Amino acid sequence: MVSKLPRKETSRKPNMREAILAAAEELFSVNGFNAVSVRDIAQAAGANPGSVTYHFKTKDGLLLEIYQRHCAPMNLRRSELLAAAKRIRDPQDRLEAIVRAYVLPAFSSGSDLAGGGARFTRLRATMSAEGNEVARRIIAQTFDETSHAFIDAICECLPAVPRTEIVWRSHFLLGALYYTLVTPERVSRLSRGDADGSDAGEAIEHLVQATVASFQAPALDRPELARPRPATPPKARANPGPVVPR
Amino acid sequence: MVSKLPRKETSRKPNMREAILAAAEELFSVNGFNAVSVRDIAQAAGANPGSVTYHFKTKDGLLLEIYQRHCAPMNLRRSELLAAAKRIRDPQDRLEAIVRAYVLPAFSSGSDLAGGGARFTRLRATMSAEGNEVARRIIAQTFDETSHAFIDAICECLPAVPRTEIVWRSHFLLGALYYTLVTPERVSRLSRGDADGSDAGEAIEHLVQATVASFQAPALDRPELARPRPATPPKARANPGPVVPR
DNA sequence: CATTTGTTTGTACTATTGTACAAATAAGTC
DNA sequence: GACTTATTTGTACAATAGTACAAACAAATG
Repeated sequence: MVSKLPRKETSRKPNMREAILAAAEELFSVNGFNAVSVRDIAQAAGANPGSVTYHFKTKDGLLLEIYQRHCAPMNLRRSELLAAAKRIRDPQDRLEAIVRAYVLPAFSSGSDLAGGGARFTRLRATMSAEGNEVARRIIAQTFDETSHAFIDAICECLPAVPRTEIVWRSHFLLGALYYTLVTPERVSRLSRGDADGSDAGEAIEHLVQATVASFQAPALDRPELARPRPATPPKARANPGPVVPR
Repeated sequence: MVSKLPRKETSRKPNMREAILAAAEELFSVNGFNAVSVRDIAQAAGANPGSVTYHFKTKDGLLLEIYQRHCAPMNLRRSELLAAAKRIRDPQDRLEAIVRAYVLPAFSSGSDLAGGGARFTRLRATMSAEGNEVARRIIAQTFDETSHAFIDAICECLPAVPRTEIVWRSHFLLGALYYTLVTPERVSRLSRGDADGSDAGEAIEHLVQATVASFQAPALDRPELARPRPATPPKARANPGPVVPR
């Protein structure tokens, strides 16, 4: 990654810039952007506050750099996996492979290696919830393209399901993914110890299985699929309960 | 809306306390806890900064009050809907009604009325992502009980699916729910306008349908269901791709 | 060696933060 | 009316925020 090869791999200069990035990534992903001060980051990285300013100019610049560091490699990884998945003949198997290709890089825990990684995904989740402006811009730019590619690939597996439906369901997938990375301990708690929310392997398998099933469900049989919707509220089959709010 | 009927419907004293709560709820849910200052809240509520301190003592106290204002009514509403759903005979229909009972109060948009409401749910999502300590304490206390009730009810509909599996899938449901409230515009964007992520009715229907399908999926057919897992990686049926990370 | 370049340190500045508190005002009670 | 209580205002304070910048230091090149 670093352009010019370092003269000797001395331990005395462990690349402060990298340490700051790693510390910031960790702190941001756990506490959010605003709760973490530049001084917190510097301390966690064993650096001087001024050093952060030197390398990244501003706090926003630091966040930006974290994104730019991860986005390209992660999307590349996803594309590779997606391409491999698309080569599978059987639509059923292909669908599962596609979902796996989407989920896997998001969970991979390469410390700071190019595969994306759970920490970065968690950071994205947190920034998304905080409504971070820097993050919002980058996400729409960088991820929508990949998202569309996955949606298209899934659509091909499920010709009966309209694209809009796939969009919704893959949106749910991303939400589930994010939330699992943000609050893994909740799974452990609610399962009374039978599951470990922090176990990436476990989470991936359950998530893939559940998501594939949701994708394969028949589309909403409401005649008003698209935007203009009639006044009749969607009638739940056997639920006499209250009507949709608003 | 205002609880105690005001002496005369003068516009001069519109219950400042309530206005502050509403403003804080809105601001927190959109920007997170840390990005919003007490002064921001006061200004949005048309109040004086000191007034916030007077009513809620601290900023944490304000957040606490928001939770306490909503938790009880919302869980009550959920319990009612759950009880009604459980009376449905057919397991298939019952499952859908249960899921709907879980989802509906979270989306209801009663301005600040007792039904819970999308704004409060969004706030919970944001606090959860930020790792807010005040929120974390209340959530584990207040919501786990309801969550267990729902999980149990779902288990009864699906005797073939182990409880752990249900826990995972309902966790995914909550994540999807949260994310849809946090980033509704993403759905609109990715669907190229065919769907409206901010339309609660639309979101609920898609979410319920997808979730019910995911619940009905057969459990992972891995012999190592519980915690101790052997070394053999879970073999995806047709995916020759990379093994589970870490 | 001297010089240049890149990095780290220390400190300082201004803005904003949460909170405290006294004074002012409104509301309610007798 | 006078008196008490509740609320709102205005201002102040200490702490912390992000950032700027000069000095110190390190490394490499000539």
